[in-house]
Amino acid sequence: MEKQSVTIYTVAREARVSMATVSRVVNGNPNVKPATRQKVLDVIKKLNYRPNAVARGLASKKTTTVGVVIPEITNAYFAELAQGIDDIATMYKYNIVLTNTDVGGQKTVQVVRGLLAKQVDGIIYMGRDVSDELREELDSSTVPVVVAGSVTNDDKLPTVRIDYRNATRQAVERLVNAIHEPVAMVVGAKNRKIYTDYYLKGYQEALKNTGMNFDDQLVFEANESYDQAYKLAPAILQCGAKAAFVTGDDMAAGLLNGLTDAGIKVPNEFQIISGHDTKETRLVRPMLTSITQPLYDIGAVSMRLLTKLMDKKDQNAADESDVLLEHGFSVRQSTR
Amino acid sequence: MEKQSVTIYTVAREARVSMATVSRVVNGNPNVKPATRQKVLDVIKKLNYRPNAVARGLASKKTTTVGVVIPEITNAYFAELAQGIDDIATMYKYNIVLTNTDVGGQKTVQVVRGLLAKQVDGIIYMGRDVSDELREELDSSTVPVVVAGSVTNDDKLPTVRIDYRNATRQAVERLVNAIHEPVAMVVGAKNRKIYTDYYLKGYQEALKNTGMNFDDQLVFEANESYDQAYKLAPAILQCGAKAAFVTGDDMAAGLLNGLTDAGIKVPNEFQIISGHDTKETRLVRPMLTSITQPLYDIGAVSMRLLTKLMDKKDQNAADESDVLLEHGFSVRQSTR
DNA sequence: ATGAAAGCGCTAACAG
DNA sequence: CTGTTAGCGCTTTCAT
Repeated sequence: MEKQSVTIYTVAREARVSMATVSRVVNGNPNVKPATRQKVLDVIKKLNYRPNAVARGLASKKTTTVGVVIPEITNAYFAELAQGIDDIATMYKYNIVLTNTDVGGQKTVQVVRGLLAKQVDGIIYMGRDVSDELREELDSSTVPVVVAGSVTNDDKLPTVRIDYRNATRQAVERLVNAIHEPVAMVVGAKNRKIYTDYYLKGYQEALKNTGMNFDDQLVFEANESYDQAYKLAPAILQCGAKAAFVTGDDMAAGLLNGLTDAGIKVPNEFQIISGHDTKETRLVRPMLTSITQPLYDIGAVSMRLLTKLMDKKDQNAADESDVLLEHGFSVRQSTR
Repeated sequence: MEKQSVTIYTVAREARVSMATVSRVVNGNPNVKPATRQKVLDVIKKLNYRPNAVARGLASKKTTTVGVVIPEITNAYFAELAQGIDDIATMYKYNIVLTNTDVGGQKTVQVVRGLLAKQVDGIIYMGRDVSDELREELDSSTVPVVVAGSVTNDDKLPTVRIDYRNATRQAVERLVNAIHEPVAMVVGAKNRKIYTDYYLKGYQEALKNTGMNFDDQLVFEANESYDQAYKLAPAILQCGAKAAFVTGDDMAAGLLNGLTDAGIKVPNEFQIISGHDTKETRLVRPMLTSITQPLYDIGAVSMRLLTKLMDKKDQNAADESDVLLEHGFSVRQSTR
């Protein structure tokens, strides 16, 4: 009956040593005579002993677990970032628990609260802007947080990303220079910091540099959704734009297909540059020209930064609080 | 300094009650006088007390956490299943921790071991076949496991899925009946139970029913990969097939694009039916005709089943050990 | 190099 | 309705 009831005490008794010694062996503490170590190891194997991570966490106040919060698991962008996070976490012996907050973001506070209750040692946040409630939650804990592949309205949070403003500017400039006609921009939502301080700024700079006028009517919101972007196609056409920079790939694919299905030829009649460089850019036809991002690296660097933050030693690691990775462009078929 | 050092004891003292009472309030135990409850609640708020899930888990031997193991987080199929799992888990107050095993699957044992060490109350497994090592791990624990959206070589594991054999048969029959020419099949790997007992059987049945001959040369492996399927296009053409049933959407998209880029017109010169019905089927052009699966429901039902298994009361819940959900077909543009 | 003992923060009988 | 008392399984000083 009593399955898995073999504890550190069982092992200790069987090996005729103290719990402390077993603990040392399990944790690789060098202060154990080789013979003793071997004896304990044998018993562990024989009894099939598995340390209980919960008990360990309670006693040591460390769980070697980091929480990763993702807004939508079905979005390839986050999935690709998660890959980098995962690898580095494994490398540093951290377990990761991925949690999904769902599009709306109301669940975000709950999710983070849950992570904190579980005593994670750190958090990688890929969510939307930080609500007051969430900030309060974060403030009342000492767990380090790093933002990966985004920026939030919370400047105190260390961040790993590309230079969104610059990338946006370059993308839009390319488009304007290619067609000398109005260029639209499609973003997830306008009420986020990443829009107001990065996408919008970059867009306006590009317009200014190329002698175009800014018109708010040319900026569309599609809630990161394929379907919404798809439906936006007529409106975007209507506004006179002959090209668009789209911040996310789901939306870019939606717009592309919406235009194509409406009989518009991309790139001849309309050009698109996408922003995320996930595999979706290569799935659709014509393939999407895109800003290239080192997605895997962004995840990896975030996690690495987090490990430093968790080893308080590197408290100055917090200085690297806004890491910018290089971006580029991959010209595919949605531009000429 | 001492942030977050407010424990149940702190609250108890401040509220002038015992720890037990605080515990009762926190856990919604009705045996507390309303006045007392309110007093405790006030202190909790004032002190911003957060129960420590680790301590709770140790004391109660339940973590209200279930582990979800995914082979590749970047695969939309799993992401969509995860959504259903997540919702039901939330509904039943379970936390879920998603873990990625990475394509190869060698990490699987590690991942499951980690989950078990964390004392999860249950596991939803979406992985590949169960290795001996993994089975041993599972056997030595009492944690219930349910397989979602797949089948494994472990018959003892309860499973929620569609009828793969039948769906495959129908898909292949459609194809054969439409063209009366050889129909290929593209699968992830041939050495898995889901292939030998389901896809292959269904394929062979369809062939038999339509009077075609089985030829192993017409079955291709693409390791669930877009790129591999893309590269397979010439070989598939070469073997004389004029249509293919592809078990996964990534592969189907790869094949489709591979063919298209090779100048083959889909569906006029070659037809494709895909098997997963993720959003990718609608991303590509022509859109992929596909078996439809209630992805969300598969996830949801799996999780529901797991909750029953975790409440030992429903021990007979294990009887529903192979739940089949209805599938269908969505005819899009890759077939005529 | 090893052991004894005191918790980690909470739940769960058991009393009352 | 409320408090007391044991632990849960492990880590961690502090001795030895």
